Amino acid sequence: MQSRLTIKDIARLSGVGKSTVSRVLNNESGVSARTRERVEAVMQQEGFSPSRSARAMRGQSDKVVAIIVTRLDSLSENLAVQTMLPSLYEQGYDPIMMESQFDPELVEEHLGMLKRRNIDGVILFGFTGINEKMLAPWQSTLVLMARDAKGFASVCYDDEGAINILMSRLYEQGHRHISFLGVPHSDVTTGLRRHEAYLAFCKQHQLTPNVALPGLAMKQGYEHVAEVLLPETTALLCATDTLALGASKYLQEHQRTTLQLASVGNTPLMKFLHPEIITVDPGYAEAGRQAVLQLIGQVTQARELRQIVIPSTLQ
Amino acid sequence: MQSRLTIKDIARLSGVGKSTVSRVLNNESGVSARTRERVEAVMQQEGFSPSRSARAMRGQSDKVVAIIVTRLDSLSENLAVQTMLPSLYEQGYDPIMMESQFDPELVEEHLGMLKRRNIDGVILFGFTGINEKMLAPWQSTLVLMARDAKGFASVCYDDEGAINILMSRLYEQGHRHISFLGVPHSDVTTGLRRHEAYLAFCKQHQLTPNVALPGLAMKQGYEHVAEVLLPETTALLCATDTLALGASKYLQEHQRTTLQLASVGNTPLMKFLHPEIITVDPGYAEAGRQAVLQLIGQVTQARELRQIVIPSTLQ
DNA sequence: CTGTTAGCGCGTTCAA
DNA sequence: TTGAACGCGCTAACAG
Repeated sequence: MQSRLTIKDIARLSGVGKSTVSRVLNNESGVSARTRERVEAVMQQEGFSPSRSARAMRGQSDKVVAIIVTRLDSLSENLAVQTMLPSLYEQGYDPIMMESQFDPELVEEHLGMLKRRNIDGVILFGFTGINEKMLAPWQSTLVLMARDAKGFASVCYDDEGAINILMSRLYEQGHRHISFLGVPHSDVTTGLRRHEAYLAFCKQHQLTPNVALPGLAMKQGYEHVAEVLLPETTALLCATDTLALGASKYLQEHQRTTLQLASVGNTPLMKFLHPEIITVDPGYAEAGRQAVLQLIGQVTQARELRQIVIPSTLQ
Repeated sequence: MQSRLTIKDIARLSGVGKSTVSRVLNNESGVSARTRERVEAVMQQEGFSPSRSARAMRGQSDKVVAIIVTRLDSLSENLAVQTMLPSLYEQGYDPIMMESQFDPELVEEHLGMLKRRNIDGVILFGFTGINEKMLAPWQSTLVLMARDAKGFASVCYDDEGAINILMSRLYEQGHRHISFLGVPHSDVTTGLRRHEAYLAFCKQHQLTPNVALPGLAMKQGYEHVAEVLLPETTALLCATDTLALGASKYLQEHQRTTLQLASVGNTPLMKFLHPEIITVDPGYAEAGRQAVLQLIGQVTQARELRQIVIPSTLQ
């Protein structure tokens, strides 16, 4: 295990001074083309890569960001994270992952660790209960996912658009009794906004709304879908994939398979288990990309804190 | 954004020298109780935490490990990772996550990055196609999950035990025509070992084996389960949860719901969607814990490269 | 037991 | 355009 080479070695090998090597490394101006080439050749040949810790100590950033998901097995968040990782690697950032488990205290704990470690930025998947006060120290280095908050950069899904697309589709198909299975209003985006969009559509098209808002869990979909199944109901709109999965199980068990289901969230599991369900893709992949772009922009060029909304697309 | 304090500041504030502070920090002996207390008090009060980058540069490790999963949405791997993360945090390690997508080249790429970053260790979820040669440089700092290889530390599931438990249970229930849905032998653990365990049980109990080995994907379970459904078949054993999910879908669609299913892998999704399926828990949670223990032991105390097998438990 | 000194690998002056 | 010197925060070797 020979210790790795340093810029000093590269300097010696290419017959220049350390600082010249440093300049080449950072693409700084003020180095003749010939010198630069020579140094770069040596670096290439020796497979040199500068010590991260040394650079970090020198006041630069250590190029580490944290991604705090609610749960590692969240289908939707996974899709977003899946595009975040490659984007981050490309830019030379190391992503460290944490799980909040929908627990604000855990988030606080994690943020504590992160502050002590002098991390560059955080991508946080929002959920009901996160306290904006505790996020305050991260205002300029945080991107909030699936939720927006004043003074914070965020990447949200187009809740209203997604619901409208689905409702329009169902309406076009002739459905006039469309029930809604959603999430309580304490969840502003998935809960309140999607519910309101549903209500608005109903009003506009003179449909009678029929709603239950049990929660986010599959089990809750399963247990509460019956409440919105009237005899005349011909279609059911679910606020999330997970909820739809739960509802589907109930419907299968109770032979209500003629009901047309629709849901927000276009996860592979859903596509496999229930291809007959109409879905919109809230743009998870694009959301992941945008979040990274935004975060890197913020921490490297003090870019403004944008609140990005990803458009939904019918599948 | 005031710059954080350093041991120098702490030294000044508590009226001692830098190295004394350093000693206190590292719990080194040779510091009087009084001095230690005083220094610790100041640290506490000032909320001091040492710079990771500086320590890392000073030759220690930077306390970063990588977890390379095959896919972020792997149900089973998630369960293991879920216990790894807290264990790692407890020990002060930062876990950075990567996805191999079952692609050996991606693993190689990732390992390249990790080597350049001077990472402490790697936990790699194995799969068919990983080349042991490319793992060679990591021999002492790698823990392989779900697969074993000569000269490497590993944490494996008890494939044979899991199958035996399930087969015994089915046999006890009176089933005498048990089919098997599994994975090709190119996958040594999930494929070969589980298949062989099934065959051995059949031989021992004079059952006629009936096998298909389509692969790991849900879709493959769905498409190939018909091949092992003979008229006399009363039970079906699946090598994995995912496969069982695919098979279930087919069985439901074809009204073969009297068939008793059993599978290795006790994931929440499975438990919810199909509680009627008999499962064994291969010990994913425990595997995660053991992997971290093993890895930390290896990198901090040069512990031997153990090949750990986690026992399965009937659910 | 404790303080002083000397680097670790790198970026950043400041002369040359 | 370049190199020498200095310091980042910390640990280690050496004095006291």
